[in-house]
Amino acid sequence: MTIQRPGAVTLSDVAAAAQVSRATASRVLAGDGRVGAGYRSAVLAAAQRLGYVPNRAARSLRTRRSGSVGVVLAEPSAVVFGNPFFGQLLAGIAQSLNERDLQLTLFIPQNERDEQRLQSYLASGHVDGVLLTFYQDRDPLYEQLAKNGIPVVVNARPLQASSASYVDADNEGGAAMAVEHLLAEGCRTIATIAGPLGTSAGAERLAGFRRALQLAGRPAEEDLIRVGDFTTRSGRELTVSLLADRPDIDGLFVAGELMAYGALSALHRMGRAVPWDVAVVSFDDLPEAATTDPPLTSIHQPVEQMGREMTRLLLAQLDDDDRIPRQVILGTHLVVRESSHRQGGSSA
Amino acid sequence: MTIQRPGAVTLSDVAAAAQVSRATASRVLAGDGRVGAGYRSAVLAAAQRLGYVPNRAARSLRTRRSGSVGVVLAEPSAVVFGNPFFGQLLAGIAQSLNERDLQLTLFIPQNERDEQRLQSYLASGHVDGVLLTFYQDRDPLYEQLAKNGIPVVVNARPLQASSASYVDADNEGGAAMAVEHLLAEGCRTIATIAGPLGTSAGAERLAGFRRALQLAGRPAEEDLIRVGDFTTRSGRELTVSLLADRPDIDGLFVAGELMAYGALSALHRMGRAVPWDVAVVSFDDLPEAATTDPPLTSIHQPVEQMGREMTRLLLAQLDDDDRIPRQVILGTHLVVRESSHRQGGSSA
DNA sequence: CTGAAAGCGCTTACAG
DNA sequence: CTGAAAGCGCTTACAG
Repeated sequence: MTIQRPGAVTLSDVAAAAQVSRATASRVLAGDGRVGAGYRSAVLAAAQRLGYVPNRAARSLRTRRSGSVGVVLAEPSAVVFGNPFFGQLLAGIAQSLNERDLQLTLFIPQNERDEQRLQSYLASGHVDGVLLTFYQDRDPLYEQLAKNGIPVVVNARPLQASSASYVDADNEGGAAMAVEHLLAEGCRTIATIAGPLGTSAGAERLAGFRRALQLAGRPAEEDLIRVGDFTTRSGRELTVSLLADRPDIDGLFVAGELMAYGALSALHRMGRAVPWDVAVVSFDDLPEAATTDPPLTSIHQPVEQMGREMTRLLLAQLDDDDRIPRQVILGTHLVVRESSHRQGGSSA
Repeated sequence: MTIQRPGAVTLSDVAAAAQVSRATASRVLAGDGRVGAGYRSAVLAAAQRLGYVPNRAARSLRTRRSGSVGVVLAEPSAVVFGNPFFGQLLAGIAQSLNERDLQLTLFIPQNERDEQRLQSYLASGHVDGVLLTFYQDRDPLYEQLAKNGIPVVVNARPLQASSASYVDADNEGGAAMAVEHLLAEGCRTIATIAGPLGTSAGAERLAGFRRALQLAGRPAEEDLIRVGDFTTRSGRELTVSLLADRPDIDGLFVAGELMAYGALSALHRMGRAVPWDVAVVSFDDLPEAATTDPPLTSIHQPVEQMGREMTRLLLAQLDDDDRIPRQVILGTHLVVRESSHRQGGSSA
């Protein structure tokens, strides 16, 4: 909300300068078409000249809209901030909100109590809508918001709440692409380290892995599948256990990039040359992917775009008062780097 | 700002229910002492029972305070979000703002134009104060805010703007501790990978490195110093170049944890056993430090606490209208793990 | 197309 | 200690 600093310019000042009523000035500034062209330009000029900035609090009080959107990071902070995903998403959201002159009000509930308070805070109309962000499913939060009639858009397919509006990447298709690529590179025994199956990213990327192998006529063997938790550590540990059980593995699809860093480190330690002994494909395509050793082949998902899309969906709901849930799935693509590309090289 | 949803409870409702005037109800709710005890409890009970939530927009319009604090992430998003530091800081800020019932309005300017717009936005009083967050020095942003009389607190010592209020970790002391520890472990040739010297963290940690060696009577040799950029990649590359020039290095202080990950990976690749051939101490002590291979000895800085402290400083300025700049330096401490501790083990 | 007027919900001098 | 009243800056029926 705007607080006028000493000597701030108000709508009345603009109206006076343009020699019109406040009503007319307001209409011009709101983009209302029904205003004479002469008045229009006079108001615009005056506003410009005086450096007029509307007072959000006053507008808000009158319109009963807050002009701000709540963004909730509903994930333990260690998870959120170890992973650049959330930051990129935030950046996309911030940019698109900004363009529409909406404020981004951030919430990072750290425990049950925080979530309770947040719940009632949001329910009492301090924000016009909510962008809900998480990995692990957070049904209670979503359900309560929805129950209170607050427009909400979620950053991933909720595993249970079926009627939510959400934006997600094509996890399944991306994973399938990763596997097809490994097959094309000649891999015969392809394993995967999946993400937690309680997340859409975890479940769907594993589904894509299975589907691609199925399609190739070689259904996945269960002992080639491990489930991690998206941390570097789990990537490292599961790679070790995977290779211990199945030394014949020559292709590895890791469903998250932090886990892939762990996998690379484990493979080095075990003396397996990447990509010659084991070809590796990751998911996320973070900026770091190009700088690992060797650089990681990865499935790119347009994270900033996902943030922008979430905003777009929410605003559509607000503007049109249209509560039909929408799901938007954004495409992914394969970025080939050295970790999977056996360009005629040989084992070390 | 609060927008009352249909049927929302207003102060008038509370006053009516408690059979007092709106003025009295307002005083009770604001914690104003000069109200009769009977009225007080009646108002409190009524507010509770009706589920009263104050309308922030109305309050704002009247008090000329926005009730929100702007948090600016003034760092290219790749940098911000590759590093958990900013996330933890945000979490600390969010929590303490929340306790004071202040809204956190987030800004992530992505280019010069964004910064310009942000500048005038903040200057027109949409927030009561600003928490400015960066690594690389951002004087222009700070200076302009300060010039406009907006209370600002910065998350690191600005290298040039001398009059800023800021919170920082004891970078120099922490770095010195790291070096003392390496000396105590018997290292004879200690090198460092510093952060960018245009950041307080970079410059001060290097100063601490020099100071500790000086104090031990063995001033730093210049070819044992490299300057990185806080990325994993630079850590890896500089470790390689360092060891190539000076194969006798047996102790390494890496001034940022992402760089330390790169250093570990490079040392593995070069066949140097950590800690026996080269002992490594890092800075930051992120949650990941305990899970690297081997686990990293690191200087812990209380990041969430820093966020809370920034908020505290800003609020003090707002409440007391006291513009005396304050600097708060929070202590760091050494967390010893295997990367530096030669517990009678031997080289692989 | 334009303006006079009401009113959003709150806080705070002011008077008693 | 308490209340009646004014007013923060804006938008929007309403009347013309």
